[in-house]
Amino acid sequence: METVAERAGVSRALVSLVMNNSPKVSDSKRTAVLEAAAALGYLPNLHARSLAQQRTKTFGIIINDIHNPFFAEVVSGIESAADGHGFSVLILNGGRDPDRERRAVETHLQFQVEALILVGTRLDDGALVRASQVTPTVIVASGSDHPGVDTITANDRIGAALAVDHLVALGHTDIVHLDGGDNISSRHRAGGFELAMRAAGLEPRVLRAGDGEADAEAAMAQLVEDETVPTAIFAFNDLLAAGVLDILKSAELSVPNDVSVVGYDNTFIAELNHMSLTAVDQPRRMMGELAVRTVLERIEDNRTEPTNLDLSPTLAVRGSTGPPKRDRITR
Amino acid sequence: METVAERAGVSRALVSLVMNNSPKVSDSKRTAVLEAAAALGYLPNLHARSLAQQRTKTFGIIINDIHNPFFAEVVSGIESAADGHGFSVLILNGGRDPDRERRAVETHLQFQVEALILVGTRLDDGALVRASQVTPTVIVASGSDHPGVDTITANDRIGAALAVDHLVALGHTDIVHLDGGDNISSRHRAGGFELAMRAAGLEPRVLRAGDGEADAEAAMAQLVEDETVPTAIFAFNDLLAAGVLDILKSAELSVPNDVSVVGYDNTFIAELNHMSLTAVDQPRRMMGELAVRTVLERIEDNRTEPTNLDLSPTLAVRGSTGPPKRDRITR
DNA sequence: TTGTAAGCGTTATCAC
DNA sequence: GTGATAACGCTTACAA
Repeated sequence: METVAERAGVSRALVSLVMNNSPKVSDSKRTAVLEAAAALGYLPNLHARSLAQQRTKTFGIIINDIHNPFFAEVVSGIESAADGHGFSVLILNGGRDPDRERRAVETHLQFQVEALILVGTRLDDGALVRASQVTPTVIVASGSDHPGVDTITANDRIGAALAVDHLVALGHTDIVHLDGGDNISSRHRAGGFELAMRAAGLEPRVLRAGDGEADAEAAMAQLVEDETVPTAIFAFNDLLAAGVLDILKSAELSVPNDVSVVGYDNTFIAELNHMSLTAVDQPRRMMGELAVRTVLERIEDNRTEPTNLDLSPTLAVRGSTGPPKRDRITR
Repeated sequence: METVAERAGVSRALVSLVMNNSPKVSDSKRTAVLEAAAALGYLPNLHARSLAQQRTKTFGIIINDIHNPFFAEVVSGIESAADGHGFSVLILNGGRDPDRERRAVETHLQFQVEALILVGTRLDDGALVRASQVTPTVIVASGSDHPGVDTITANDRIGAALAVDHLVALGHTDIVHLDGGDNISSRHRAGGFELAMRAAGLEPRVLRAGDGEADAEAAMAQLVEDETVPTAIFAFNDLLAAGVLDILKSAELSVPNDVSVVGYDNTFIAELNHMSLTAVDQPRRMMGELAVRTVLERIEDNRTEPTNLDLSPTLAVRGSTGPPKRDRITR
């Protein structure tokens, strides 16, 4: 900075004013400084700036699993919204490990981020509440509801109902739900499934599965063996649905004629023509954008009461669902 | 810090020594400070530390596209290696946009990162060379070779040869390559394909495609219509291969009996049972780890000559390839 | 419109 | 082992 000032024939303070494009600098000096800076390849030191300014204009985001494309899209939403408000975004990967996430929170706080955005966090309530007391914190797309902490979610119960209603409208009466094992989203989706089924006057069948392709296959194999394959299957997520499709194929059951299949998340997998999976879709980008808005309200409008936004998912209808063309398979 | 010092009954300097766990602090004072810090929820300000210490112990990584699972795995490798050496990792998303990447480089430099790791960068040579003059810079998994800049790649030509050799060993003689359009990786893979084919005494057929599923489908539709479907297809990437599988299915050609299919990248898609795609695999994690080692050599052992590591891919054999069971389809 | 000087939260040097 | 004190690179009243 010193060097730039000398080269431009001004004081260090003036350089600072120019770098923060203050209006009270004469055009001539401004260009002189800018030229000198460019010539010297000068870049302001953000640490020094943060220290002096006592703010960072930065959000810290922690993404539960960088491998999960679902989260990636939420991040895109966050980035574009943050950008629009002049905030930068620092991403730390939680690696699906609560401990690593805890360290990531600490790192972010040490970086003096102005808010924490936790995408699909696995942190326990205690850690969450603690974080939210230190800095504005919002949880996006994590299944759990935390009392005093801001959250942005898409309603799993509504999502499940969308799937059921779609299948019922097509004429299905025998529908099985493959659940996602032991997590909050799974419980919500299974609960929504049961509710929607009963509301339609139908008996819900829920099968324990898990969150991987293999889990679906085990559950499905059982159905096939018992000859209790329903006319429609609603899976906890797209990956499970992929496993279902696979087993149906080996069992020589056609989709959607013999069995209709609905997934959840509407990921990339669902879109593959090979799959053409009807799936529940969560407004991922929007969720990211709302997360930014939520923390911004705390930072700039100093809101203090917690916000809990619960969006509605939608249904992306594709080739894996259709009217039932056969009776239920039973012994 | 002041407050912590008071509470522990010591000077500020002592607190600093404890926070950096210096050996020359008495155990009693150390625990006193630690307790005070915990009680007050004190976290050191990284900006102040960086400023005083004149180093950040941080790598800046720019990921070309956060949605691409291929890159995510490289990042995992980087993270674990960096962790092992006491470095933190800051991730910025390039968003497949050279301009955004350029800004990301600037942001990282302003953060005084000690090295830049560019994963699958789209930056032009000029920008790369400039960056590498300011700070140690390494490019991972980008197709291009940049003279003076450190690179970690997996050899596309060898990958293509692996695919060809596998198919030839199975008995295929009529093999078509669907290329990835206009990018360096694509050119290398196509070149490697042609070389390997000629080495096997076979005539290479290369079809222009692109990098999306739809591109594969257009190219394949043509083959089907002309009745010039080969006994094996080697696609530029897994996504193209997925498109190929799809078209083959509609054309009622069985895989691998009528046609064998090989993909590239060995992503998640290839692993789906529904796909069971034989695919060329790049050592993604390893590439990330080597990237860290490469910059570390510059930082700590002040290496100055450029490094260009070119790893060998491997082949993951799955159900989509087998011996040809029919003759070539021709008019 | 420009320059001076104090201060941001740490670390590091150097006496004690 | 411990405690002053001067950096680190920048911003920002305030004065000129």
